[in-house]
Amino acid sequence: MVTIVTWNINSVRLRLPLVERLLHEERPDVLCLQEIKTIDQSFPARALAALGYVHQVVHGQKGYHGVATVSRIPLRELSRHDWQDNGEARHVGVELLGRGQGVVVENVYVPAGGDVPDRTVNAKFGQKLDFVERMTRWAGAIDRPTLIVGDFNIAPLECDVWSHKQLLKVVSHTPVEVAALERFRDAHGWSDLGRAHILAPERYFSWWSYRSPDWRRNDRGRRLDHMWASPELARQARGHRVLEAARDWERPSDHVPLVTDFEL
DNA sequence: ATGGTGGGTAGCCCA
Repeated sequence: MVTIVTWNINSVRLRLPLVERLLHEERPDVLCLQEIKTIDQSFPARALAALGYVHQVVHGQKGYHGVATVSRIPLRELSRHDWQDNGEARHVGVELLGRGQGVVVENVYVPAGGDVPDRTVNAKFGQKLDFVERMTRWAGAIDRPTLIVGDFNIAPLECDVWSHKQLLKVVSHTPVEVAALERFRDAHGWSDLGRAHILAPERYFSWWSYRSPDWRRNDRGRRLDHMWASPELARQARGHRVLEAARDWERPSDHVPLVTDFEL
């Protein structure tokens, strides 16, 4: 079995103790982090290596964004795509070399897209749509067993948000974003592992805003984080969990980790 | 209709 986790950590340096706790408790083979918010040189490489995660690929950036994939399984970096062509660190792709040999793990941080869901008045929204479209074009040409994980900043289904009606015009749940994600899915028959295991219409959230008080009671969540597998790899997925409890850890990220086990 | 909180980092940007 190979266990893979994705987690938007919202500063890996500030929340290193939470990452260590996750690695102790879950012992995943591979951990994909987004929003590490640090340059490569300040990534806590030693601390994670001390827990056995000696294989590390870091694509950092000063202050913003940044992704990293750390692993107990040997891996090699394959690619760093810049789908906005603006230098932001939002993707890194690796190939597993030990167990699960040949499987590709793509770690993605889709732009949030700003506040107004209209590209004529909000350039960030257009950049988000363009990012997903270019990623879709790339994802349609993939010819190896591949897992694409990360913070997609899109909650496609009604049961992926706390109120479909109230969020229809809120960036992350607008019909134009949902349509873009559907085109991504259809480009290669990508399988939504989260929804393959937690079936609609069951509630499934991975993010609760810091601005909404009492996240557990009010539960104003959204499913922004995803794990998508190519068809052959999807058939090898055996279990999937959302670690909601991590939203209550001390000084939490606003996102929680997603875990999938694969029989590889 | 609005503002609410949090992180990085130096007067704001971004989520």
